[in-house]
Amino acid sequence: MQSIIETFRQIGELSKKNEEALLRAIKRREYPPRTILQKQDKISDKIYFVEKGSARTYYYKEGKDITYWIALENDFVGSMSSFFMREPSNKIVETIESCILWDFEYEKLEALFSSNREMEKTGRLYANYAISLLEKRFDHLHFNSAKDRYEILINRQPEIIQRVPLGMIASYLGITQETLSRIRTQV
Amino acid sequence: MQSIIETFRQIGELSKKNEEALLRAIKRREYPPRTILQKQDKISDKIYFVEKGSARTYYYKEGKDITYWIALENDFVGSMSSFFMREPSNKIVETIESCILWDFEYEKLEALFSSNREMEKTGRLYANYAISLLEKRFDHLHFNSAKDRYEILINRQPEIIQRVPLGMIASYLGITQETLSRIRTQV
DNA sequence: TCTAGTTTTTGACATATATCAAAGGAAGTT
DNA sequence: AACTTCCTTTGATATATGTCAAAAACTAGA
Repeated sequence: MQSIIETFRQIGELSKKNEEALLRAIKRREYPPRTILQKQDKISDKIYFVEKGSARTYYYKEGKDITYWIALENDFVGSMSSFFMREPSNKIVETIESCILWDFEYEKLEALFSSNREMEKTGRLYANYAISLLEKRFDHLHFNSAKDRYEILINRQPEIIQRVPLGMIASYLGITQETLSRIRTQV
Repeated sequence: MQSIIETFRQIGELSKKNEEALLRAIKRREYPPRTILQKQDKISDKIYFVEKGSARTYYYKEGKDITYWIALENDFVGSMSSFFMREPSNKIVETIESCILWDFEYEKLEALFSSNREMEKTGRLYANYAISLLEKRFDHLHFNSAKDRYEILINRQPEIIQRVPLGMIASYLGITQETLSRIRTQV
């Protein structure tokens, strides 16, 4: 079974027929590490589901590279605001490790949603689920210390430390690399 | 024209018939200031659209009142994670000023989405829009100074300062009331 | 195995923001 | 007008985290 289908099954129900239509609409591809998937200031035409590997979205603020999102297996990555709102992306998307990704093209995805009531509903439910994830992430950042945020992260995704450079994790958590390094040794 | 219909029109298109069905599904009610709309640890059965007044969601962390969301006119407020994911709410919802709100009940809203393809789509588009708002809010908190966050806020919603107590605004911005007070005098 | 490049750690110091405590101001009620 | 209560400001000090610079530890090619 494709892991992407498993993931969708957890959110909404799809008939066999719709699962097949979904798989026909998306493409499974391999990407080397550090491949740019989305440039800044362009409207995003694709979002990606990570089957294997890791990827991130990031931007530059005062010359510094700030990671907004890190996706490991079975998570989506992409410039979501740009993709859904059809506005230029303020973020860059790139692979971190070597990846197997499922590419979702905007036009194909919208066509799929439009073709079919059940797909449309799954899309809505998935968006609601994403809202709840973002709300939780915001809560973590909102009034927790750097150390607490780090501990929340390693409890959920302990392997992230081995797989993703420290600087990316630090800015993802909203702190500098030096601070994260210090926190890490004292834990 | 109802402001709520105007707002929906900006996101998705609704037929006259669907606009009427929507208005039949929701209730317009007045609430006094500081009315609790949602208790903590209960699954949320309603979200609210603010026609007039202001409302917020908040929670307690180490005894301190932390505001997560502040809604003025033409915005939604509610415990969204709880409402959509059907899990106990970690937040409390209350009016700040005296309000006119449109109540959206979970069962009625789902029934409306299910009854009708166009409504379902509007629901999906609205959720996508909410994702993009949350992403922007996260970006503001992520690597901006307290002062920058304050300035971003007053540029967008200058009237919030007159209408909402400083302590609520401070925790909404992720800072203490004392710090916000100092920032405010030096601007 | 050596070298060059990248990533992580460490050190000294600077700064933003928090904390605790108290004083001032508003606003509403009797 | 005086009294409460709530909200905001101010002051003194503490603390977490950032900044800049350099050293150390990895990594991967040649």
